[in-house]
Amino acid sequence: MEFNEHKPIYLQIADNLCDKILSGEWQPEERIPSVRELGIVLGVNPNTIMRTYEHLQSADVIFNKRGVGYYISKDAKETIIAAQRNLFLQEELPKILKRMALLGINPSEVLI
Amino acid sequence: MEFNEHKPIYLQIADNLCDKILSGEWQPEERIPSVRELGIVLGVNPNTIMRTYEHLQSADVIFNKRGVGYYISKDAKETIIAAQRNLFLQEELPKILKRMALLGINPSEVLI
Amino acid sequence: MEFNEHKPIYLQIADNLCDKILSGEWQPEERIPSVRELGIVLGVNPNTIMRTYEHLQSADVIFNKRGVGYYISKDAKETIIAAQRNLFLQEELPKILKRMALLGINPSEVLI
Amino acid sequence: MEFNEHKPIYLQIADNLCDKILSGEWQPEERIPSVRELGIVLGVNPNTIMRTYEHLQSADVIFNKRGVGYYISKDAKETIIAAQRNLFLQEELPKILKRMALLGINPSEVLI
DNA sequence: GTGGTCTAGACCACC
DNA sequence: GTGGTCTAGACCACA
Repeated sequence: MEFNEHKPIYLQIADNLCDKILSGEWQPEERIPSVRELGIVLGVNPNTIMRTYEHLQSADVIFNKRGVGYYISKDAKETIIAAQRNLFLQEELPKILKRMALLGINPSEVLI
Repeated sequence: MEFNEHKPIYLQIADNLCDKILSGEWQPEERIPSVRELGIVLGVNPNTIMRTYEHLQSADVIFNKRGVGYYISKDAKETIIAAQRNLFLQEELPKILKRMALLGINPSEVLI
Repeated sequence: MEFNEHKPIYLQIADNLCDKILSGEWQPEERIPSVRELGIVLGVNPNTIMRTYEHLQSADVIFNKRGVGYYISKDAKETIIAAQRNLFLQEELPKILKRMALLGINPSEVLI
Repeated sequence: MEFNEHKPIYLQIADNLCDKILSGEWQPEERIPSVRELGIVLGVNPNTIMRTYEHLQSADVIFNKRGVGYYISKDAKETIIAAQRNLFLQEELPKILKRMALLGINPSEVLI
């Protein structure tokens, strides 16, 4: 996995895991990889994965069974969508449309 | 000038100057304030302005007359717009579209 | 390390590091010293090293793993040589030849 | 005239004037332009030309008639060539050849 | 006056 | 620990 952007790696990973959940690749109640495992897979320090998991846990997307591992919450999909949909429609979309106007990009020809 | 938290000041200033150029407040071939002047105006260290100017120079938005000062490039506007368009179309738009798909937002319902 | 007077220290250091890479003392994919380490070794401020590293990174000679350090690019050697060859053939050689002509020095008498 | 390089402008101008002398465009004993004139022609501050003239005068390439202007010395050509020829052959050429070797450039195929 | 380089020291987010 | 940003203040060559 490549981490080029300015966004913190642990948040980029969080986004990535949310995508996996939304797309159905990872199912609710399913166990997710341990911090060590995922760290190796992504070529990243386990501490970084730990931060990702803490972040997702505090957002109720995953939960922890002590001594066992992390699991995807039953309502993970709904939680993620609810949180992001409003944020996107109300906060980000207006900025995006305004920006496209400034750059002379026609939304209809680009939103296929 | 007020500065957002998570973006470097010197880049925020660069964006600001680009806006001045795009809006026509600053014209091509025109001299821009010295690093010291602008530093005082914005309440910022001259070194920080220097970084802004280096950044804009390497992007061909401004150029330097030695011992005299910095000037706005003849094609500054075009350069800025081209750079921003590319950034948007190639980097940001794909992510936006992917995200909308995951959130179940139909592009057509977003067009005003 | 001793520094020549009229060339910026951060560029002299960059040249020096390139030499280390070309000579094989430093290998591709290898981690290079942190800005603080190298600063101490060379008796130079870490900020100055930082400038060197920024310069080399923008030339694709080194790259950064966030929070970890700087590494030598896989193709660093080729990149360095290509850059220097271009610089020499396009910038310096014409001037040299012109100067020899003016000084009445015959190219053939210079070949050993 | 363009002044892109790192070399001080006043020295670049000096080189340029020496070239004019060596090529015969400017003849010994001839009067050269006033600092104001040449400054305008080159788009440069008269102070900068003044530095050039002082530099050339201290090298005996030009001399000053007070209240009249600057003139090219009778032996200007010889002076320039003597100074530069040795400098070039003994100081610079060895470095150049060494550098070409490092870059894998064959002198004979390039010194036409 | 201008930019450019450098130092010393601070604070921050991230790994 | 790492890089990255920022400040304050200095010195320099150049115009």
